[in-house]
Amino acid sequence: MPQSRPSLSDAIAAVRGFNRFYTREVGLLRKTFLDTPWTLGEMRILYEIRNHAKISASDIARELELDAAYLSRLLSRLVAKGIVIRTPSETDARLHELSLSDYGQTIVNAADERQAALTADMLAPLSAAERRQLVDAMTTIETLLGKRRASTSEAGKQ
Amino acid sequence: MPQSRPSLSDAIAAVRGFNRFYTREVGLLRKTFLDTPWTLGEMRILYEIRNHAKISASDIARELELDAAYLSRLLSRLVAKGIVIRTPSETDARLHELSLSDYGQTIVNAADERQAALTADMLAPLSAAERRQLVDAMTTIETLLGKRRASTSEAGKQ
DNA sequence: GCCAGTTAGTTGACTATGTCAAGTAACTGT
DNA sequence: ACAGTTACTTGACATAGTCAACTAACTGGC
Repeated sequence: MPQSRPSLSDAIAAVRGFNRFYTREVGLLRKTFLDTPWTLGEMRILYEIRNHAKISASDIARELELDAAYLSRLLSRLVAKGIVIRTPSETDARLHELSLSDYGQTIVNAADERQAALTADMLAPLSAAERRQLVDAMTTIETLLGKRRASTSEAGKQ
Repeated sequence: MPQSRPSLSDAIAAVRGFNRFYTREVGLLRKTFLDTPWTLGEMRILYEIRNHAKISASDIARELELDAAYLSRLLSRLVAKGIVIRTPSETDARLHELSLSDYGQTIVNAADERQAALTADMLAPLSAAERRQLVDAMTTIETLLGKRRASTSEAGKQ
């Protein structure tokens, strides 16, 4: 039996267990999130456009690590549906500046509220003390794993 | 600075932030995990077969929430590649009992080791105390969110 | 100004993932 | 025995994602 100090392999097993657990949790969120008529891919792009005014397709491709070809088609679809507006850049004729139409903003806002509501449901059975515990635990994980990230490459970013 | 008691909306924001963070983390793991020649879908099925002797396709479909049609094709592919063995059940002619070939077991074991190695890399920059903190935080989250699951309908599944 | 190299985006072709509906064969309860 | 269910397969389709080839436009060096 393991004593008081967890070994590295215990830690590995625990992390992998958590990965499985949380992947399933997020998967559930994702599924329910998708009882909007919009796909995850579309929403990610829409968020990106909302959060960065006048962003270009290549910016999005870099940011979300999407293939340019795939993104090009996704954007065409979003433009065709009247969700995204594509305006030629005045300073560089190769680029298009992307923005959300009013309709697009409505969609993103609704998705936002929906996601917040689902998260609220998830927190509902917890007491205030438990909620605080949960948030603390999440912060701890982000800090510890973020440390790894900082210590390798990737410091700058946004 | 935030006061002593986090509000519900603070908690919601924190959870959503963590979801984004962890989705990205898992995404990275997933990508690197995939520099094996096997897809995530294939591996999930292979793990399921390894962990449950004589499992049937419909068991897997239930467990992984996969569409029966999709699963049927995935399994055919795995059988064609000599990874999975499909033997007719002796007690029910509709079922096939699934198992891993030697080759299949080799693949799963290799993937296992690869995943453990990646997790070890992720833990490497942490001290023993930090590792313990991390594991505690993960346990806390699983417990608190698992509680939600138990308290809602979901006990008997469907 | 010219041209080589790069960047932004598009298009075609293809594979993988996933869903739905319809069908066949085999089992189960009454 | 037979209606209903279960296990699985097949066809048709939509979405997701990758790769290679291409056009148009910009950039730096000369």
